[in-house]
Amino acid sequence: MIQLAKISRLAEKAEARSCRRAYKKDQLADHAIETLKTLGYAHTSLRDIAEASNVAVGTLHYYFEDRADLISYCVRRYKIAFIAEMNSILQTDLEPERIVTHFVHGLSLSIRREAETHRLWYDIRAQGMFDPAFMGVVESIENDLTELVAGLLSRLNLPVEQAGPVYLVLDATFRYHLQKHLAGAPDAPENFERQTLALLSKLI
Amino acid sequence: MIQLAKISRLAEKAEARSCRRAYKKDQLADHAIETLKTLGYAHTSLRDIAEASNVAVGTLHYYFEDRADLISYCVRRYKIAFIAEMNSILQTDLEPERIVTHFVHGLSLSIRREAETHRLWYDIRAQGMFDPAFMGVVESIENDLTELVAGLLSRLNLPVEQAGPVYLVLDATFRYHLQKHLAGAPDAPENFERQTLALLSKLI
DNA sequence: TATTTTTCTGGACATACGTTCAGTGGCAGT
DNA sequence: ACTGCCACTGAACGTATGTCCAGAAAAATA
Repeated sequence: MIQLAKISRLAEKAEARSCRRAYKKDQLADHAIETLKTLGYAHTSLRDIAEASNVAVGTLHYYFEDRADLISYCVRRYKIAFIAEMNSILQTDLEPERIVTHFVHGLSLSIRREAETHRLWYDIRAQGMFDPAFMGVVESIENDLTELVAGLLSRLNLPVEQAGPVYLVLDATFRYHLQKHLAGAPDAPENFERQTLALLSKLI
Repeated sequence: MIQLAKISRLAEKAEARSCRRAYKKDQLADHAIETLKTLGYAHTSLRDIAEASNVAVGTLHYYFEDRADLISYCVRRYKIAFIAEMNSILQTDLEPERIVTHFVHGLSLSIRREAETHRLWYDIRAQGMFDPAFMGVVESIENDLTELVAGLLSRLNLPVEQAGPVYLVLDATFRYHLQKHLAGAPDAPENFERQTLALLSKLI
């Protein structure tokens, strides 16, 4: 009995420790994202990230396997947060007609507000075509995004099988107008909304 | 009169020289593309390219401004060749119904045969979101691709204004199945054809 | 308080990078 | 034979890179 209590206390401590570790890891990842989203995959060094995080280079290797592991973790983290944010839009109980414009508007806002972060995704996704270390992350995130779209479709009482192609269409217009926005086009977000809604109305 | 002849002879020589120079430049670019398509933008150094071309590093700077100039030139070169190839498909005088399946089949073949080259495009396109040095190339190539699609639409007696969205749809499915193909999926090219034709039939 | 464990440091290592430039070889014109 | 131009070399420069590691600092445990 006493031993059981001891063991459970030890387990508790171990959990608390790994929790603190996870917290610090996420903190480092957030700083890394800040650096990655401004410099991109190719030009971000571990020293850049360490400087932004106010830690030594060695610390990064204490929390992450290597550069690829760190960057994979960052992309996964920010993208999961984005998907959660989008999913919360689907939770609002609007009539089906409004929900799609609301959803597309949410994407449009995200172009405006998080443009620099989103380009990191497209950077890593391209990287995944070369480096097997990123293939897994890319595939898993893209599956999550397709599931997000499936959630939108089921919210509209539409067949979920169309999620794949609809995701591709949303991704294409999103990427294109994100690019225009980053190039300085002021009307990119509104053009995105118009073009996307026009395309969706033909598809579904 | 004699002076005029001399001048024209000089001009002739100068032209021949700049022609040889352009030829050698393209030769270097072709070797560079070979390297870039296997290593990607981030991990291709000028020394890799020089080695593949059997020239010294300095030679590359003799023909190109800097790394960004060389890579821009490469992407533009290969993409223009690809667009010309696709345009030649549009020249065949098939009935409008066949031409679109023929076109999509051409894209599918290109996934199979030139997968490694195509991923370079997506790599540089992502890079263009960070580095202004690539924004111009990306925009110009993307305009050419939209024009290619406009050619397809006009071949089908369809309004050319739809070229923008149709390009985006083609690009999205092409990129997605190219990615699957590179990840080892054997049925990616045929899936690309099926999904793309299904999407196009709803759009046009 | 003493000891053990975890967290973090920052310098060392080997290698790689883009770019420059003095200099070499060859070829055309005179 | 001499000159001037062009194509090209490859060493050198300064800086940057990912990774490793002996050891310091801090925190947890006893």
